[in-house]
Amino acid sequence: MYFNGDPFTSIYAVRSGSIKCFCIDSDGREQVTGFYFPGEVFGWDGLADEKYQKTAIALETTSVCQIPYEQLDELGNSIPSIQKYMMKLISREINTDQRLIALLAGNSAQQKLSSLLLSISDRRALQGLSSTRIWLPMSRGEISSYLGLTVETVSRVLGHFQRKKYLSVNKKEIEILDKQALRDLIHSTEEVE
Amino acid sequence: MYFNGDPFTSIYAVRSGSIKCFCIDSDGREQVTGFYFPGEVFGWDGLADEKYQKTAIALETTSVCQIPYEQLDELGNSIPSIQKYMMKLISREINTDQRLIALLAGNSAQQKLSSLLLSISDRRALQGLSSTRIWLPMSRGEISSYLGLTVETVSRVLGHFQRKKYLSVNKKEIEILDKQALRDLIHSTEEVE
DNA sequence: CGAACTGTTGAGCGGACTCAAGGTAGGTGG
DNA sequence: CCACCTACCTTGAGTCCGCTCAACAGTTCG
Repeated sequence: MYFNGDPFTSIYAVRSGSIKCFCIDSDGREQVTGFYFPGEVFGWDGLADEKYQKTAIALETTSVCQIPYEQLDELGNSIPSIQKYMMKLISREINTDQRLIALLAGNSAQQKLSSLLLSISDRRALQGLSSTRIWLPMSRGEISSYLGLTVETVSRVLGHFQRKKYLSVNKKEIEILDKQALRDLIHSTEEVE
Repeated sequence: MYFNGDPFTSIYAVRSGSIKCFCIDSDGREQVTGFYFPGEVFGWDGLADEKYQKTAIALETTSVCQIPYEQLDELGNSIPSIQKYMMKLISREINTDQRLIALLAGNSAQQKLSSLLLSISDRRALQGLSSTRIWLPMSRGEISSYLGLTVETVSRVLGHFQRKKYLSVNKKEIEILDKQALRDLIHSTEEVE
C-alpha cells in the first residue's frame, strides 16, 4: 500500500480485507502499530511530515479506497463539514492508539490477548459478521508484535484459553465460547483461578 | 484543565509549566497517556466524540493558552492553511503516540526510562533550556504509569543509571552525564555490561 | 511532634522470555 | 506422488527481569 518514507499523498479506507501498519525499530525488529478492518481509515501518519512514518501492507486479499488528500483538502475548503469529519476521524485514531497504550502498559499477556480478540470481535460485528466466529488475518508473530509479547506466549495463552473453554482455536479460525470470561479477565486484577 | 467526560470546547497550548493527561482504568488505576511541555498542544482526544476522553491536569505552576475549537473552526473556514496546520498537529500527536506504543511493546525498563529522559531532554532543549540539566515535573508514580512499570522499578533504574554514571539524580533534578550511553541502551538488544 | 505521602531499598516470587525441539502446512522440483 | 524445504506454529525446560510485599527514610504540613 505504502512504505515508510513515501511521500504522503492519500489516506485509505479499507473496503474489504485487512491491513497492518508497522515500522522497523532501530534494531531491525518489526513493530506492528495497528490493524485496520473494513470501514476503518488509515494513513494519517503521513500528514505531519508529508511522508509516511510507517509501512502499510495487506494481510489478505484486500481492497481499499484511496482518497487523495489533495482532493479531500479542496473539498474541505468548500464543504466545511468534510473538514470537521476528517478531524474527527483523526481524533478517533488518537483515541484508539491511547487505548492501546493503556493496554500495553501494565496488563498481563492474557489481558492483552483477551482485549485484542474482543476488539476484533466487535469490529467484525460492525460489518455484520459473526461476533463469535472470527478469522484472524494476521500471524501469531504479528499479534505478538502488536501486543508486546513473544510468539510463544501468544501461542501458550491461546492454548490456555482453549483449555479453559473460553475459545475454540483452529489455526487462524477462532470461536469465542465465553465472551464474558474474557471480559472479566480484562476488568479484574484478580486471577480467575 | 479538563476532565474525562467534559464537553469538548477547546484545545490547549502549553505556554509554561507542564501537563499530564491520563485516564482511569476499569480497575481504578490511573493510566498516564502523555506529558505535554511548552509549545505542545493537547486536548484532541475530545474531538471525536465531542467530549474529552481523558483528564488533563497541571504538574506544576502552568499557564496554557486555551483555544476554543469553535473559533478555530471558523477561522479555518476562511483561512484554509489554518485547517491544514491543525491537521498536522493532530497527525503529530498520532506519531507521538505510536512511538510510545513501540516503546511500551518490547523494551526493557532501562530502555523505557532512557527513552523518556532523552525525549524530555530534547523537548526542553527546544525551549532553549539545558538539554543535560533537566527537571522532572512528574512524580515517580506518574513516570511508572506512563512507562508501564512500577514505582520501585523506576526508582531502581534511576539508581542504576546513577551508579553507572549515566545520570546524576537528585530527587526530581536530573543531570545527564552520558547521553550517548543512554542512546546506546535504546538501540541495542545487547546488555551493555 | 506525628500523620500522610513520596521515594528508596531489600528479599523473594512468578510470569514472560529465551533457547531448543518437534509438528504442521504449503510450495517446489524430481 | 513423494521428498524436501521453508515458514509458521506449538510445546517444553530453565532463566531472568520486573513485580509484590515489606520496611524504612525524607518531606510537607497540620
